[in-house]
Amino acid sequence: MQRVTIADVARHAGVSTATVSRALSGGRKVSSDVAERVREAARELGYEVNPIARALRVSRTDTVGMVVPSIRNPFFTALVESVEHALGADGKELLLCDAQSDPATEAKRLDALVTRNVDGIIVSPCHGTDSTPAVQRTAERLPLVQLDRFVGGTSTDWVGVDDIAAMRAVVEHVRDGGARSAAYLGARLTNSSSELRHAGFLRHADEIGVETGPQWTLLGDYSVEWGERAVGLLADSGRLPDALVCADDLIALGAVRACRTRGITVPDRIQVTGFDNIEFTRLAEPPLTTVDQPTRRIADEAVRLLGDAAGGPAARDAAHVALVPKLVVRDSTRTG
Amino acid sequence: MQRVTIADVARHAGVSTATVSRALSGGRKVSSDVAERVREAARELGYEVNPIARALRVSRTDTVGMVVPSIRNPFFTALVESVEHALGADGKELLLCDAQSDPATEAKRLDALVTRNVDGIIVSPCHGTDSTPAVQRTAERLPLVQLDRFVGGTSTDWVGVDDIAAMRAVVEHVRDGGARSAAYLGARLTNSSSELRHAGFLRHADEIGVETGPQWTLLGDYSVEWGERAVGLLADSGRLPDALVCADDLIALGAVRACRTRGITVPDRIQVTGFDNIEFTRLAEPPLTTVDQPTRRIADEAVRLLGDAAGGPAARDAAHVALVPKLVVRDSTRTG
DNA sequence: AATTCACGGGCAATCGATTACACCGACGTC
DNA sequence: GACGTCGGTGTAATCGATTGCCCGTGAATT
Repeated sequence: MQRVTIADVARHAGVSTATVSRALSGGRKVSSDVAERVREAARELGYEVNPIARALRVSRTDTVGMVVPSIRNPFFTALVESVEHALGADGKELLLCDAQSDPATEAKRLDALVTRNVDGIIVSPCHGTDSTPAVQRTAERLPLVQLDRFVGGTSTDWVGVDDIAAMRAVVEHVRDGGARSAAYLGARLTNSSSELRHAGFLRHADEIGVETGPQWTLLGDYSVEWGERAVGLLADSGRLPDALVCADDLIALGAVRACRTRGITVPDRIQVTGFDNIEFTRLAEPPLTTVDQPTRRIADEAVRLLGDAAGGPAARDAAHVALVPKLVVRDSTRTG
Repeated sequence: MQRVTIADVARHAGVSTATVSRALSGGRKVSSDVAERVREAARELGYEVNPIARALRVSRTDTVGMVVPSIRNPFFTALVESVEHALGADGKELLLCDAQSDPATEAKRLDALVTRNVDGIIVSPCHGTDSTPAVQRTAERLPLVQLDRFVGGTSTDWVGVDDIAAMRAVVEHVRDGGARSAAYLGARLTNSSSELRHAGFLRHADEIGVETGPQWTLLGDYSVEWGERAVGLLADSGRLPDALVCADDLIALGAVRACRTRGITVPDRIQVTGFDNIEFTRLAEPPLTTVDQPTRRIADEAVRLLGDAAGGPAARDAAHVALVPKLVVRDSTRTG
């Protein structure tokens, strides 16, 4: 039951612990016969380094912390899965925290991760301004990359998609489908992606002459319920636009559902689009046109950036990597 | 930038490190004025214990490892969220691993967690027999509780729901809705819940006189695609049963979707049930009748068991906690 | 008054690995 | 033949906290 330590291996191989360490972790050269003898001894005894002891000595834990607003949201789930996958390839572990969409909880979790000496932190901050202090002070102590969303007032690495470009693709697509007007169902502008998607929508709709309006801009939160409710508000308020551009898939799923129950046909009477391409968009009635987020690439990029930053803190300028997302056309919009 | 150590605090407060440790962690008594001085010094310097150093000394990490077959599956996502929540209350962190539904990966992750000295492991094994060796040897070294599923040939703590009882409720419910026959759309019997749900279905259908049959028992995997495909097979094979009892919600979602596209009305022509009560069952057309898994309570119970086991390993008999799940009736079945 | 005893506190070992430094023999150079 | 040099190895310090053991003090007990 007692763990095998490096001293046991040393004794068994008839060398010092220093040699064992060097033979196994390869710090400096060791003659090949001794190295072989050590490896042999280690194998026989079933030795494995104790990561705790190593971490204490070298202050590196091979562990990355990740904080997401809510793992319940399938988009973040996909992100977590991708990050876990990317880390696994590097032999690193993932310490996962859920911020419960609350900046205070988020701050606590970030501090806990710093205290735990993780090698780096991947965070999708839940709030654009309230999350700033915690993210800021965390980034001063550790390599940190923000994912998808980012907070104002700091400059750390960031990886996400180009929300503005994505929204242009969406608006042009529904215009091509014949929409002359569009409503925006979004989330309150408390974080960067909410803001950018909203801004991108308005800007491009304006540019290509799709009618919008304040009464057609409804901001709530990222949830199915809000999507349903927003359609209710819209329907009760008089004139209906030709398209509903939603800030994420949950809202869009709610919107589509509300349309069905009210007898508003999708996409014939009204086109609907989502954002994120979560798995269940395929299952909606009708399947949702949406914007695919390349979570795999986002995660890979984030892990790569963390690795780079491991060298020196803030040794280089912050990198902002904006991937270009793809529009996924399904049946909730008209084509041709 | 340098971290504050216990020695700094000791110097600042004019006492020894031993006293600081005792004053803060309260191992032994310290006079109240000294304690106050130490706390004051710690506060001023912004001292926080180094969990790595402590872990090395006391071999306890305040970290729990969790391994799930696939975090992509919303049921496991919910479980992870609940566990994270329950641990947070205890000031413990969660080391999350995804086994990618592969026993070999699962084994690797379990070993990694053991090596990392987590205090305990929560695992939902992906395979009923292939996962046994890894779970077995892990349980010999650490407190371990299995969640939802369990492997054969070991006896560790387990928390889940009573699948058999759940299936009785399901079968009786569709019978009450008028079904005289039912097909079972499940997953290959490679793990305990697959087996138990299948067995429960057959047993109770038989008992209450609902017709079943080998041609109406289709086993694939837990996925939407399989649900769709299975309905295709069923439809092509001649006679359709009055109900489709599915082993999980993903299958049921696929089934409902396939029924729609084939013009088989749900629930009028055929009733459909799911299992797990994942969030998207509400969104299906029609919303799915399913079995609710009390993930919160499952997680709480699991964390509690881990805590108990922390004392001595195998100091007591393995506990098997089977919670009784609730049937959630929606519109994919007939009532009355 | 002598002996215990409880209490509060310090010294130093300890957890298990890494690594700076010292050492030693062999080899090459002048 | 004396003197670097270099590759390989060992010794011991180190990371930061916890804790077994010991000591001195003052109160309680006999």
